[in-house]
Amino acid sequence: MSEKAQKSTRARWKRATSYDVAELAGVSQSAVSRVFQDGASASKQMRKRVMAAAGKLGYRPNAIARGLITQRSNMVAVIMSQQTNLYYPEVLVQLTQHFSNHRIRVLLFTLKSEGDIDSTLEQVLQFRVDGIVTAAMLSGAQLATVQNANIPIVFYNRSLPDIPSNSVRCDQEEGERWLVTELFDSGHRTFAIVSGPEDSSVSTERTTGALQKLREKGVGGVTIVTGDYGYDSGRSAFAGIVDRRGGPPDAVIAANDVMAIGCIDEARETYGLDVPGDVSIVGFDGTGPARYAAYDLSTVRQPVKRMTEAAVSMLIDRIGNPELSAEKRVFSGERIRGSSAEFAANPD
Amino acid sequence: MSEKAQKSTRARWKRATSYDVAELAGVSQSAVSRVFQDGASASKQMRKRVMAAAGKLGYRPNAIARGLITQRSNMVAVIMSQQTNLYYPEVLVQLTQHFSNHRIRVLLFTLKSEGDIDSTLEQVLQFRVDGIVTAAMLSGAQLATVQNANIPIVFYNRSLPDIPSNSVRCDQEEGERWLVTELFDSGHRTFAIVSGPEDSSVSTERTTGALQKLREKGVGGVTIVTGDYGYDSGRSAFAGIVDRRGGPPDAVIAANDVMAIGCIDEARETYGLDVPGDVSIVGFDGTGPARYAAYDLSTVRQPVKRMTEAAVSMLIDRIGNPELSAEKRVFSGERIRGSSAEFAANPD
DNA sequence: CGGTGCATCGCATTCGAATGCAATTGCACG
DNA sequence: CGTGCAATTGCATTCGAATGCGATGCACCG
Repeated sequence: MSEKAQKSTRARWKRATSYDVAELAGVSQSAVSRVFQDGASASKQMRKRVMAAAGKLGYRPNAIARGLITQRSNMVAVIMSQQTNLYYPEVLVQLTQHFSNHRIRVLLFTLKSEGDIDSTLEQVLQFRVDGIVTAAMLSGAQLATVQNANIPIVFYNRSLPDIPSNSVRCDQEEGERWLVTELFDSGHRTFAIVSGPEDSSVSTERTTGALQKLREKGVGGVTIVTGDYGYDSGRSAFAGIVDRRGGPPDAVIAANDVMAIGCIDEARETYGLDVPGDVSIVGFDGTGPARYAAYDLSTVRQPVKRMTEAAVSMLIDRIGNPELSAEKRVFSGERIRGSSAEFAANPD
Repeated sequence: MSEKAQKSTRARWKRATSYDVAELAGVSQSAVSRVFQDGASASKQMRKRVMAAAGKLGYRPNAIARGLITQRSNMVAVIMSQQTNLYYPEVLVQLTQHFSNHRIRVLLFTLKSEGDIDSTLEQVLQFRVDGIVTAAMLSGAQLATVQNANIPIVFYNRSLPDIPSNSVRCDQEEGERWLVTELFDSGHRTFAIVSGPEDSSVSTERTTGALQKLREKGVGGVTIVTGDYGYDSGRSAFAGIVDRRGGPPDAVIAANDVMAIGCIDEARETYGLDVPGDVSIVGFDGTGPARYAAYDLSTVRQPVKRMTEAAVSMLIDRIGNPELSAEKRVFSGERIRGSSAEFAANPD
């Protein structure tokens, strides 16, 4: 009674510990500890007594203290650039849920800028996370820091060439090559590319893939404009392209869906063009808006569910066994033939 | 030299502790501890010696151990329903960044279902977070559990009536009332509502607000269809409305932008209707796609930046001073007159 | 030169739970 | 009833850093 009163009135109230529970139950602290563990041995009646006392005190094990002694925090860090989360909110949700199935929690780190990585990484290491999933690029030195600290890390949608490291990604280049092939084979001959920000490795890969195939097909004179992955930048990019070329190209390849949509709107609204009649426009990602009837993008969808599953299981495997050698998993994107581009008939 | 070798070859390698640094630097552990704190007193030369030793060993303070002794984990929990993150990825990013400015990390919890809350909450409490921001509804008992544990909590976009608790939200009802007023005043007389999932408190508020104003205006016979906040459900909701009424109403009020877009596409594509000529459609949220030219929604935008700032500062204030009394902050949404609905001319 | 005050540093303890080892108990079996 | 084995339980220690207190050193002042 008086205890309850203290609870509610006192400013500083100490949470119940395993010792408190032990005392109330008349057993040792070890016993309490064991009752709250999975594999530990404790008799039925012991469990009952301890649980009763724990219930009375509102006790719950302190994950911080547990982490200290077991050397396992049961937390992983997920590092995301702002972009990543805005365009694939599912990635974060799925990662979190998959980890949660393994009783692992996600500590989230978002980057204001790329320069932010060093200080972010410092924080990550201080929190003694059991592992890291990063959707931001790390330098070789930064990766070395992490590896020296003996923390398993998996790269999401990027990977360091020539450095053994774990990664899960969607084959951006392959996807772009397919888009270009379809466009070329259905008669498009003049092209423009709307790339993403220069520091985006994903954008670089996509542009590279597209240019590769264009060169292979013997297409030159490709106009390249830089965007920031946003809608407005898509619109102004299209305007910039028309401006530079003195007219629209046969096809515009945007580095993501949102910019592709921006291009379409600009083409239709500002230039009165028909899409895909006058100009074909393709995107990348296969995120929600790509399906909207007004756009119905031809694009490449990233298999987010499988990719996140892969990332989670790769990381968990390496938390359990740090000796596992590095592995890179590459997924093909799903090819989506929408109506924003004139493609040859589906060869089925 | 041989140490480095051990580092890379040995499977289990112990990370450097403050004792290791102390030993190498020839000082006490306390000294090391103080060097790595903000306000602690340590001489210049001491700092130099310790930092040198720390650098050599790759030492960094263990946030877990620190959290145990200081009773501050420097982590807050953010609880989100899956929906929330998918439609406002910015919320999470902004919360994380604002917290990060206060050297606080975000531990993320996403809910598979609403029933998941109890077990989630249990986890949250075990991790001894310093505070909680929840974008999911809690029952009175659940809130009591949190408050008994003495953990400050702020509700995001929801609040418990009649229970003193902290919340930050956008005035959904006010927003809907404005939309209805505009629609009514510009001549719309028959209405349909596409609500969100039944367990979404946000949807409930929006529907309530709309119905309130409709009743006030003397409008009856409102068709209400339930959706799941997704694009497809918007499309089928519109079909359902036409089906039930035997034709389109003057206006459709969707509980969010995505469903509004679904309605527009269905109206145009399947029924060949003109929007807003034949039917006006409004949404809510003001998320990215609302601006796309093909839709240009009339909607209410949530001031996410200010709301997240408010949530973060409210929580931090209460972490610093748990005695602060409860506070509810309500923000008006930004009224956006797009072209998806025929509104009377802007009265400027 | 002695006294006063401040900055700095080390010792020892503390946070809360996990766990190796030893002690105890319980139970089955001969 | 004694013996043996296994399941429980308790004791003592450990994880890594923070901090109150006392000790030391130094500067400055009268």
